[in-house]
Amino acid sequence: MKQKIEELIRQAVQTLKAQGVLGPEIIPNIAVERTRDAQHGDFASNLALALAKQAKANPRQLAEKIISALPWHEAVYKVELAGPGFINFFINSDSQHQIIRQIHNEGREFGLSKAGAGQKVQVEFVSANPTGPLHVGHGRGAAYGSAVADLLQAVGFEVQREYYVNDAGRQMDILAASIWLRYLEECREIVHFPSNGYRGDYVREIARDIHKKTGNEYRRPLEVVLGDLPPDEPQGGDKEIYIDAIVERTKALLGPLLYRDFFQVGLDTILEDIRIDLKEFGVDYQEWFSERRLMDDGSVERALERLRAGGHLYEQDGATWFASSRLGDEKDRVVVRENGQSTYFASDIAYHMNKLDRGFDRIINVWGADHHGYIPRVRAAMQALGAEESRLNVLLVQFATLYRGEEKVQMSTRSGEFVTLRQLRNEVGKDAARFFYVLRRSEQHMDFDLKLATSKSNENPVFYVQYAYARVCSVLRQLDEKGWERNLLSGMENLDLLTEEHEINIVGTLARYPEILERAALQYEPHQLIHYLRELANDFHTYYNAHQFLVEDARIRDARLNLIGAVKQVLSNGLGLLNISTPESM
RNA sequence: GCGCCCGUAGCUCAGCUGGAUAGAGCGCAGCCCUCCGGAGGCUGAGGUCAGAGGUUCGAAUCCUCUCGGGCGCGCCA
Repeated sequence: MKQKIEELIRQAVQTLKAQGVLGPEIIPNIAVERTRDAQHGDFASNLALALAKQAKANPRQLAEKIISALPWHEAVYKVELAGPGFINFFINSDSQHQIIRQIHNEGREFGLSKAGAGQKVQVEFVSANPTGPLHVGHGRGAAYGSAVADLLQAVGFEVQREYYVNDAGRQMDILAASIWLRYLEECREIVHFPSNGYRGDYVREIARDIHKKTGNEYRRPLEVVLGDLPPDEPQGGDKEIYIDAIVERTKALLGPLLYRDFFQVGLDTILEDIRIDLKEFGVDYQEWFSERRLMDDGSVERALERLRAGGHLYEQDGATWFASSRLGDEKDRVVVRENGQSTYFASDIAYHMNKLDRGFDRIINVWGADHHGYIPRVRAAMQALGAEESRLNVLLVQFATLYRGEEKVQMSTRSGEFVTLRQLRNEVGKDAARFFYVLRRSEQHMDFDLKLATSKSNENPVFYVQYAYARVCSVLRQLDEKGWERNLLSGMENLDLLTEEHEINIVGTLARYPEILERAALQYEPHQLIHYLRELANDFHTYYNAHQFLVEDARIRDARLNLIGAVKQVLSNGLGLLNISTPESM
């Protein structure tokens, strides 16, 4: 409908140009919007206001001319000039009602579009270090990232969801060492646990499992383990130096092969846990991409070679630097350290080169807000690799500050003090958790009150929408109990009996769904869909309270049932897209 | 100090990329069918859109500055 009106206006502009009222140089930006107020009709255009200056004309007079040049269309029964120069369009109810037929015919397909057809897009999200279970802080990225991916798919993109596994590097070594020390405790050794080690209970559990399976195979004499080490922080030393020494000691005493085993068990256990967690949260990845693989198969070297060939690398102070400041970064970055090891950033350059090689038209990275400083250097790398910068989209998700009632909850993976995503899901369920996370704009800082989220009550907005769905189902059940049969065809033929204000309102809301979906997808803003679903639910609840659907008059009854059937379909489509269930009774 | 995000009702947040009288939920004060599910609906109170300038027919929205909050500025990942 919107497109039709835009087309009408375009024709009017052509006519005016032909008549010389508008100069040929004028390029109109035709914007048609749905009105907020029914008094302003169904659609409105501000074209006259926007063109007034260019055309050097009074906006109201210009609007007048546009209106008179508009071709006739059967769906439009009235066009009005209003306010400072708005052109308001009134659509006849017959055309409006078409949407109910369309929803019924298209069913689950209703709202899907082909806006992104033929384009491959990759969405990388969560990608938390596998050094511990996912906590509620990761939940927002998981819910947001998967919603963005699902929306893009709904509007026709070919979508690949990916998790980048940081299975190399210092943090993983610290984890392995932490597990080993806990393992020694299982062997009844009294170990001084490093202040900077991973203290969570899950570390102990992994150690216990290893000990159960292998006995004392990895045990080493305690004097050798802890002898001759620099002091830890509580003893007046530096915790970073101490933990590095512990890692070195672990590697030395276990030897490369056993260390590798040990490391691998820790990684596999935690990664498996993350996989299950995300799966149960309704997140389905097509690819788990290993950082270590990039290092092992020479991708990192190849990436650096490519940068070197382009003249982007130089040596200084024994290290190799990427001249990113020439490409918009605030300073140059080290890619190979003085000790010969490549940095995390070097892996990331290789990773992005790999993404480019895989041929994605769009690369979307969903990152936590604390990574924003990292964006310019990745963009620089993309440029240096010869890629168009616009292919990369970094979506930052702001942190959720956790509260338990009034009290702020502190979280840290290292100290083991955190609320896991699993705990949250167990307490509120997947539906409420996902809904809650996606309710807000991703750039918006969010206060996440665990007490409120875990209160399984009417304060939880997801129930409101699900309840609307359940109510429709309930009405349809009641129909049987009253011994009536639904006549779909008759309902469609009698849609013109839907003349109540509430009914007209719902029809208008239903018609907006495809537009909302497309906008939410293209702008990466799933919260728009959530807000729409709440609005639709609200329209329905209001209608429900104001009118009886199961009335004696079969024609009205069938028409109303078709209307609420359409509501049911759209609620189901929208919630389904967000991976939120639609219970038929609650 | 520099950079990114944010500031809208008592609280948590929308506001369709510059449109017409700034909206929801929670909380508060009332009210609603012996009738399809009251996890619902309706009415009301509550706002200097942080503040000050600017851009224009028109600003919560764009620009500048100030104030306030969050985050980031490693040869960590």
